[in-house]
Amino acid sequence: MKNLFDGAKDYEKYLYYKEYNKNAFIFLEGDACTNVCIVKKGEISIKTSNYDNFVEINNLKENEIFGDSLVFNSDNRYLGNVIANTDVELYIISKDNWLKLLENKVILKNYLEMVSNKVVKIQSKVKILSQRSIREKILFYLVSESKRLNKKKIPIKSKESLSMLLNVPRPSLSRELINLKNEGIIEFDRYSITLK
Amino acid sequence: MKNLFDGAKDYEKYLYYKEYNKNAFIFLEGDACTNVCIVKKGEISIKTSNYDNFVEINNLKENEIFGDSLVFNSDNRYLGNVIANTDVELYIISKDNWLKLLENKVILKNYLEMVSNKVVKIQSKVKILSQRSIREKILFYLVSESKRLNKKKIPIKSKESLSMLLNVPRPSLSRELINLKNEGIIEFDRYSITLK
DNA sequence: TTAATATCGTAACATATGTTACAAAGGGAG
DNA sequence: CTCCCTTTGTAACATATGTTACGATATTAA
Repeated sequence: MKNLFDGAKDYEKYLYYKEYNKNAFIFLEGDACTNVCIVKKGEISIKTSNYDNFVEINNLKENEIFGDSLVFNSDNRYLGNVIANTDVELYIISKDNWLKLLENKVILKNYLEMVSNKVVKIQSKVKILSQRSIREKILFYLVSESKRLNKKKIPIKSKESLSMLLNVPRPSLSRELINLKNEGIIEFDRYSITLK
Repeated sequence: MKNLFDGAKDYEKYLYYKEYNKNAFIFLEGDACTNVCIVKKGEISIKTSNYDNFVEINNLKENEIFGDSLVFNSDNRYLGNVIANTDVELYIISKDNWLKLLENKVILKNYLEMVSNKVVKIQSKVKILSQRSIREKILFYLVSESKRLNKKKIPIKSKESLSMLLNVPRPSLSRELINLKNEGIIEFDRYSITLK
């Protein structure tokens, strides 16, 4: 993953450093966003709550940025809870410092590339969610990942995490995976699904 | 809607102008994106096709930009067909010219604001699509629009267009709207839905 | 005005999906 | 190895949603 500061120097003075424990709520849905953050270590999710269940809007790994698309928005409230999936280290950058950083040509170029990737990533998510049936969601995800990774065997963290990603109940996912296996379209085990 | 060129000058030489008729396919899903485009007049949709039906990934009105998040991506293929909803006029900007334009501080600032809005818009779409039931999708949409427009009466182009936006079949939407009306939660007519 | 077209409401029916609960299996810690 | 906890498979059942088709109503063009 691209790093905002690749090839840049003298940027440390603009960064404030902060740590969070696993499962911590870093920001709450509706909070005003006044800083840009970079995930230095660990992984976070942005999840919105519908009454009882949680839906993952986005998932950020090391070097990824969040808050950048809220901080200058007229409505700058977080669309979901920002939650630490692991122990997390963040760089926090104030609005003013963010503007100063972007005056640096190298950083700006890196940022434009990163924000492009972010948009494509979210739009891919829209495409997954737009698939009508569970079967289509699964197959769409598998084919996309297969293209991206350039192999037939797609690793998964767990069935549970996949069901969250596809936004379907786990037993429903399980049922459909078994149907697909019975029809000879896929193979799967605990840690991977293979397209045939 | 913000215009990329607000407050800027001497930018015309970087623009190439092109027209399309209503219903024209401007770009096809899978096409390599090599230019950045701005909708000068009219409205376009980006729709992906699942076998038989079409799903709208994004919808762009005057002054909105597309292609900007693909043009520098390693995978620069369009995620859907770019279709003219009306007669459309586009500004087309080559990769090189796009970089030159962004060297202009005013344009850069405008662009950062626009791309922020775009990300928030797509993320809101993710939120809508993540709603589990049709009822939740409808209510989520209405409440969001109500907040955004700051009124209870939300205009709609048609039931058909709303059903596409929420990604549900029109008759299913119709049925649920009537349920909500019978329960006294909403009122609606051909051109608007009112939250009560 | 009338005819043609698009939009919408409605109903009957089939089915995919959600829900819940429990047992089986796997993995890690001691 | 054994125990504990997490993940997964499985089944039965309820129900929300998709599908199709048709008539009613509104809109537009002639």
